Amino acid sequence: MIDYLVENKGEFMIHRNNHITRLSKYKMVVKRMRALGMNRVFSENLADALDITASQVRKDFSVFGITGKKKGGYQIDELLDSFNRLLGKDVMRDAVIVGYGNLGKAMAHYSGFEKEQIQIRAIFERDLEKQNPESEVPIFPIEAMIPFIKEHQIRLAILAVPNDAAQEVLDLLVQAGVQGVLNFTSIPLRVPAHVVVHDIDLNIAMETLTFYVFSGQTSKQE
Amino acid sequence: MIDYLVENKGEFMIHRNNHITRLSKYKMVVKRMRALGMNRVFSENLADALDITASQVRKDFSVFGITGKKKGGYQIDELLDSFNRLLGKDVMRDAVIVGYGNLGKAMAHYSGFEKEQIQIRAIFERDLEKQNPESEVPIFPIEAMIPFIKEHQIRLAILAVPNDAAQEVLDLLVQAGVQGVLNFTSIPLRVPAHVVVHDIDLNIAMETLTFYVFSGQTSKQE
DNA sequence: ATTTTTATGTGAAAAAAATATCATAATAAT
DNA sequence: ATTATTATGATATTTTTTTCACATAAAAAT
Repeated sequence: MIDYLVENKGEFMIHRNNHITRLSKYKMVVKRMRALGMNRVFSENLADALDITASQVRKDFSVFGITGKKKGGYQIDELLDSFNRLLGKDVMRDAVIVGYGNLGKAMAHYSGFEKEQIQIRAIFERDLEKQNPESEVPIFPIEAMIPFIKEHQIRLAILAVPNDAAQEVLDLLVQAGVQGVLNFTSIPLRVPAHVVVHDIDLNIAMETLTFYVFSGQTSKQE
Repeated sequence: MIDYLVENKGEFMIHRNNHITRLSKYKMVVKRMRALGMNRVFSENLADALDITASQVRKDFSVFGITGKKKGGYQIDELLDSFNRLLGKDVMRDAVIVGYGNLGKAMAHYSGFEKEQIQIRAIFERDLEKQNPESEVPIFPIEAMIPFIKEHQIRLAILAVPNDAAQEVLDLLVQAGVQGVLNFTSIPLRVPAHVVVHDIDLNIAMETLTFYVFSGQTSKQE
């Protein structure tokens, strides 16, 4: 699980994102229920779908100020409004990708983003051969990064550069004004308190898997 | 997040996988220290590197039966041995990829795996055009999946198919004997108790980011 | 209209995870 | 050799997260 270093009242505190993650999952399930023509959902439904307890669901909702109707469950339309409000998805969010290797390319073409209102505005890549300012999503040299981010007021970036360039590029991103980074490198990155880094470390993921698969220990499935 | 049932002192206890993730991070940091010519490390070093407390580090080590020397810290060579033993990286691990879209392709070419002793043996893809049994890592039709996995006794799989095929394909993988799955789909998947699924959901990752970046919310939700 | 059923919402309790404390052993200093 | 320092390792404490339990409101049944 990912920790966030978040500033609060001038102090730094580690912050778990469990309930934010669950919020995102609730949203996904509820959207699917709506697609099935349903217009309400019970805490027990979400509990079943996500393998958690109904208490957990209601507690989360309570924390986020989401209310339902005693006996009647939660109205799906209202729920989705709340989710979108809480998760900040009322408007399209612009993002850039740095590094156009395998992962950068996959992210650039990832179909899941647009309907979630994440829009990739530009890609920055050091390798001349990969640059292409004319493509649908333009691929610029790294030097163009800071001006572009400043001009378009980009706040989100996907970091998919080689490990040894990670901190250096991240510093540039932060300098340009980026406040949230999806990090595919496997370096412990340093950022100022107002910047959030979400790590996706494929090696750690595979190692965690092999730990359980090959150590002979069993996973718990609720 | 996935819970794991782990044996400790003869008893089974439920465990979050936080400490396994940290173990993998410790390993990464320690490897870098070794590359710098160091041969020992203190809990305070690891605490600094990972933004956690030294107590946390020592508690983790204690849980995993890793010991150091009072005052002298931990020997890096011994530590790495322990990490490799615990994380099951003594031998090469075979894996397959299902789905050769953008993500599947990125995973197939991800350079980090090989040095971590994860070997991609085959890719399975429904689309005829993408199939290519002659390429370095062969790309077979889905129908070939179960026999291949059985024959090569593959235990790890990377699931990068479209959402609506996820559960169906996963069932085939499990049927064939796969015990650990790196899941890139955004469906809550069902697996038998002996199978471990590690979810990497890019939408959730982006949503979590936007929550912190755009909500301006920096404190606890209470 | 009254009773029964049922799902929410919340404070209390339990469980899990992280952190603090400190005795102890190993090292360094005198 | 003796004393002072320092980092581990075990235990205690605190904090965080999850679950329980039940009063309450809404709906359904009688």
